[in-house]
Amino acid sequence: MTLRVYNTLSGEKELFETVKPGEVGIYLCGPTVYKPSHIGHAVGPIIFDVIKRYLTFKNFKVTWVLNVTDVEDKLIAESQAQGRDMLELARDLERQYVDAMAALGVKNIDYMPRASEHIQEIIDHIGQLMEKDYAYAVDGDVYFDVSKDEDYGKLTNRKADDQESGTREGLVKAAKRNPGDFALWKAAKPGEPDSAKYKAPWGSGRPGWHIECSAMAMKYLGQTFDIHGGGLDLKFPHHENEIAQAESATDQVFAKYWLHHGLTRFNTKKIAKSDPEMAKVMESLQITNLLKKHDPEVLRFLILQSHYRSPIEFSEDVVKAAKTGLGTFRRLLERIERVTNADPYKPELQIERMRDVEMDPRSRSLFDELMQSRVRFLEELDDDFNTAGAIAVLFEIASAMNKYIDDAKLETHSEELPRNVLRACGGTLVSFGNILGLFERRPAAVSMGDDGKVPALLELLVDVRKMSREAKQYGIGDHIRDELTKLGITLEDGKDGTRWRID
RNA sequence: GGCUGCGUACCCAAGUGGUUUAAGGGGACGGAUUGCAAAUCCGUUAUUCGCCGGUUCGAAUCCGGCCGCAGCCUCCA
Repeated sequence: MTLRVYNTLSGEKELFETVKPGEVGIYLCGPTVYKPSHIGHAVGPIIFDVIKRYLTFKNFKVTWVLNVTDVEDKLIAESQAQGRDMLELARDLERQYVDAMAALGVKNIDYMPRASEHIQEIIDHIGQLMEKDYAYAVDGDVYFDVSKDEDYGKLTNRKADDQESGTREGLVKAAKRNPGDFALWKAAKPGEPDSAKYKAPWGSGRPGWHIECSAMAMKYLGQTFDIHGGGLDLKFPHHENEIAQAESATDQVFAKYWLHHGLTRFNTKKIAKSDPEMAKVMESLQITNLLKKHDPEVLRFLILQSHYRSPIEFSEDVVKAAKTGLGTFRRLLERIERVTNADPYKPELQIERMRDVEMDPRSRSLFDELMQSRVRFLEELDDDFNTAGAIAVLFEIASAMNKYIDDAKLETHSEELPRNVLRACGGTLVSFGNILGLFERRPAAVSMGDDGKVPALLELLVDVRKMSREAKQYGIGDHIRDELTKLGITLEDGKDGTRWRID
């Protein structure tokens, strides 16, 4: 099985071949920490987290870098508006971001370099470009000369001359040699905080955004590495400029594969802070607020249910549908636990290992189906990380297992063999989910602000219901159940007693 | 104006030349099960992939035109 990835550079799916055998270097553009992150900021980290998990599963040694931009014009403006120290504000927002990502199951980032801590590397990088005459300084600013870079624009297929002149004209500084030249270094201006001023050979100031990324990417991953990712709104100018800087400085290929993920939308529009309409709903789209309302695994599941290159239309309805869908797996895992008496979240048995075990026809047929699903699941991920297709396979697996439990009547009487088959199937389901960062742990019980009394009270109600039902007093039992449903508590009468579920 | 994409059922969403006379999820409806529910299982819900034309033995998938939507060209995941 071979992995193919869509490379923005070629516009095609390409066979994935690493720069160094067995190793993969990944750089993903992270946040500029000047405002709280919104749900759209989670898409990149989640899909790249899956990419890393999958490549690791395929036995690659993966190094994943995600940067934090903490020296930037907007951050300066925001800190001044709030009257807070710039770096203090940046650290605060960074912590929120990291916590939110951790909650969403993004835990495999190897390096999170901050721009503010890589000024020397950035200055060296600019120095190289000046030495090779790709860059020039004017009044303390340093610009990259796009006319010197012959293949400038190769990522997004554009020529600086063809771009709309109207929007740009007002911003063009007379000092620039070409309108498309971009800043590598910005001279400090009066009134800017000291924490945004760094000494450089061409004067005090701060780095441009683009150079931060190429400098840090090369520091941690080398001059040439495998995958560079980001939102597709970063293709131009950010990634185009990164390529120009890095390849002009080193004469080597910068990143081999460029992966761009789709943007999250709300009401068909990209979620962006600068959009005035969006600003009104921004608070509800902030990750920290969404995490207060929704299970993080549901949000992750929702994001992975579409292909990473597609846009995601975010709404409460979509979250609800994702929650219901994920619930299917959670109930199945609970069911497996009841039948097998083993913790399904710690899978130690896999279906492949049951190959030579003698089985009844029903078990054999489930085994066969799962072995086929296994192949399809991996094929989906090999096809440009098609997580949506992979999840579809998981649903089919879940359905087959539920049917098996039903048909073999495992809940009322179960023998050793079917229990082991089920345990192995559950193990496979969970380990596949784990590749997507799902089913990693038992869903947290919904907190009702109690001190353990709610479960006890529910047990009491269940008990009362049981007594009334045994006396054929169904009205009482139904009343209890109906009223609990209104509170978001579901009662299920099974053969082995009544179970309750909150929310 | 230049450059990218996208348009698949009631909703979300895979699939980009034959293995698909279109996965999967949500919803709705019918059946099994249940005292009734819930959960689970079975079935139904696109002869059709924005529209029109072309290429091909064969197209949702390729080409052209049109319509609609989004992204970039200024900071943005």
